[in-house]
Amino acid sequence: MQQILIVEDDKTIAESIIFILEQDSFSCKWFDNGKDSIEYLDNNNVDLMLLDIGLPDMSGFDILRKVRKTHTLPIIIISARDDESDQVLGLEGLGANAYVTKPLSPRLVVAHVRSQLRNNRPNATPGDSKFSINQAMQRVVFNEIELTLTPIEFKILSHLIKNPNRVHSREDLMNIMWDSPHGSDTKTINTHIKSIRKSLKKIDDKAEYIETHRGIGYSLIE
Amino acid sequence: MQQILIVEDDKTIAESIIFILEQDSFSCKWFDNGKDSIEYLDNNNVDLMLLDIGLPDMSGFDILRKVRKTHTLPIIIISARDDESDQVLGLEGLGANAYVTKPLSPRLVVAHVRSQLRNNRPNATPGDSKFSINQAMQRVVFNEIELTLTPIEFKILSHLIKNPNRVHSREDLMNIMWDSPHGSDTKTINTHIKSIRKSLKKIDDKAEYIETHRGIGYSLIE
DNA sequence: AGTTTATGTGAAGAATTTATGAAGATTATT
DNA sequence: AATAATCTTCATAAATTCTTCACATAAACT
Repeated sequence: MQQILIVEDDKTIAESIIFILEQDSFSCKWFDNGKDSIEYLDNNNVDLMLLDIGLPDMSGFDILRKVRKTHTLPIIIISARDDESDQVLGLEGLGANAYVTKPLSPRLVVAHVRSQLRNNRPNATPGDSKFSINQAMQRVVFNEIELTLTPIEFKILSHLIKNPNRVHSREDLMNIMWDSPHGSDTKTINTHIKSIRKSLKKIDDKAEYIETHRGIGYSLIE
Repeated sequence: MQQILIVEDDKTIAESIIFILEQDSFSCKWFDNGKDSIEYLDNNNVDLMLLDIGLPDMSGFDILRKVRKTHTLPIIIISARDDESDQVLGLEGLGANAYVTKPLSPRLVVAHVRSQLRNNRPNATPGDSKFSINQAMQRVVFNEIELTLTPIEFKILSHLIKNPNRVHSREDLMNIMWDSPHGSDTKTINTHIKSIRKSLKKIDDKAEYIETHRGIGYSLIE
């Protein structure tokens, strides 16, 4: 699931955006100040940032400047001012990807988010992947061969295939497995991963597709 | 030089955009109708399309639909209407990348063009630093090469990269490593730094990127 | 120069995390 | 209710990572 970071000091606005985004099955994290946002961004997987320019603690432009030093994720600016020079500065000078003005239309925000996330992944050709997903049949095809997986194994592996080359924490994978919170130990993931690896190994003995990231989680390598 | 295709039936508007874009050393090609534009697009290298929605021969949305079947280039919609549902349709439904409304600010158009062309490079390394952080994979990229680091090494190095040219005390670095207070000797930092240096040296033998500040701590030089 | 202090270096072993196989618990199927 | 399939837990093995230590080296001070 894709992570959106929202930096917005107006709680009402933030909540309405989050409401719509979550309906569209994005996962949201909200902060009302720049400092916490940057700290979160530095330590978590975030796919896109929605950034309000008018914050109490630091200017949105300063945040933008700081974030762009180390991150390449798409950033959409939210601003109360539709001042042209602000837009030019944000887009051209500081590396924002889009600019929406208040009053916000939540649908439009979602449209921008989708647009950015779509364009950010040019690897959307499932043809060259060794994996493909048969959602209807709940099957994963690996090197032309159909894998026999249990329901949970299918959920985990198909999620890894849809989001390759990035680490998924055990907590995240637990949330994939169970819609509602489930009180089982995250170590169960180890066993499921082992089982998936075993299935993959039957078909391709050499390669190691699921990588372990010690202390963090697992990732699937394309 | 990057090629911009402009699809706009109003000659005055087209010319003003072209004027500004050419000043910014983009190369422009202009058509006032959809048919010719698509034909040109199919037979030439175009880096970005500026598309007016209100054309005489066919709707800009139809062009968009048609182009998106075979092309992935960034498309910026120009529209006289700032109707929200048009924007949502264009961005989300039909795969446009940005939406600007008339009356046009040429500077803003250029800002959008630059923004799109910048972000279209998926491997854009932020800034001009030799380092960048692949948060999704918990890896540091140094001179285009991914470093294999242990969790603590990653935490330390990515913190140094985010705050370069500044001395970090061993105490500070300890706090980076461990969320909760941890009773180990600050000398362990020495060993971690050594290990990080070793990893960097494998890639760039000559230079010394992490500097020691006797009695104080370490810093990363950009 | 000689002494003191701080850091570099390599290696050992402590601590932590993950892999593995099997047993127990849970859920679905017949 | 019995059976089968699946999921979770557990114990132990294996692997990796972290810390410490001993000594070498380098810088700062008298």
